[in-house]
Amino acid sequence: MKKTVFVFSALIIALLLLFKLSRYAYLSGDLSIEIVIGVIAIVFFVVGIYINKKSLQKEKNHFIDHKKIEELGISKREYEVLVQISKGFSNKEIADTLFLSESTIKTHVSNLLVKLDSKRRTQAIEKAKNLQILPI
Amino acid sequence: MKKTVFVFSALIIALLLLFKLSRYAYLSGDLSIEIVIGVIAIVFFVVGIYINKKSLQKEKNHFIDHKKIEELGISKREYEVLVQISKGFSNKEIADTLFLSESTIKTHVSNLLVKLDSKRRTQAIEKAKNLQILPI
DNA sequence: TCAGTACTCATACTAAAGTACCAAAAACAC
DNA sequence: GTGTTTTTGGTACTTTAGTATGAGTACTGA
Repeated sequence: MKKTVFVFSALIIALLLLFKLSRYAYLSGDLSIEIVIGVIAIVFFVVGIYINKKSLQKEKNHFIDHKKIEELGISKREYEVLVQISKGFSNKEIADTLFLSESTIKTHVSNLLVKLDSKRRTQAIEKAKNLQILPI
Repeated sequence: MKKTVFVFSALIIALLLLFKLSRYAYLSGDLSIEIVIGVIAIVFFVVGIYINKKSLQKEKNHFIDHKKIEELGISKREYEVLVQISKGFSNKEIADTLFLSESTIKTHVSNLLVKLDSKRRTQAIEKAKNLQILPI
């Protein structure tokens, strides 16, 4: 969050500087009006694309709602299991990668199904993605 | 595709007009350099955001790769079943909504698993989303 | 019309997934 | 340090999921 504020502040300052600079450059007769307008247009065009890309990244994709996870009472281990499930692994495979027994995974999955109000792991995946607690 | 070309052509023409207009407005003394530059900056900023949003929509989201579906030899019915699976329904539930027997669904699912090179339905969902044959 | 493909369904089976209940370490908060 | 939650694991069971095989029907292109 601090980083975002910093980047935006720097951006605004840079744009204001550009603004002033272009005005000076034009008034002092170094540049024609076409070039000044062209440069301004290109710069703001690129800035628009950049800002939009950043905001979309946070909104749509990789943003995970940690509050929601807490609200639902999903523990760390349970969440780890949920992630593995969403990648299409079986209970046995998850047990092996997390160095646990299959029984443990079954317990975690069962708890997850209750907490996500689902009857099947596929349904749990769907719900989790809709609730933005899993990357879409 | 035709629509895209049209929109872009109109956009470019509008921007060129704006460009010329701003130059004329300034030279004729109606507007100050600050206002001209400001308007140009805002317009190009908005255009940048708009174009970026459009391109990202097509790239990342709701675009379904029908070619890929055909390549994999997935039939219409099979694809319908795949969609239902990805929504978290059981074979029985899918059978009921499509007015088929559970046996038929099992056959379709089995074929899907072969065609998507998967061992489980959850894995099939993952692969299908990566291949962009299911909405992400 | 005939071959090929897609679609449907059944049986019989194996393999996962999921439930219910219990219980003991381990981590954590107060 | 005591109570609470988390994590781990087990047994025994039911329910889904998935495989293998066969077979009839419907549609489609040559």
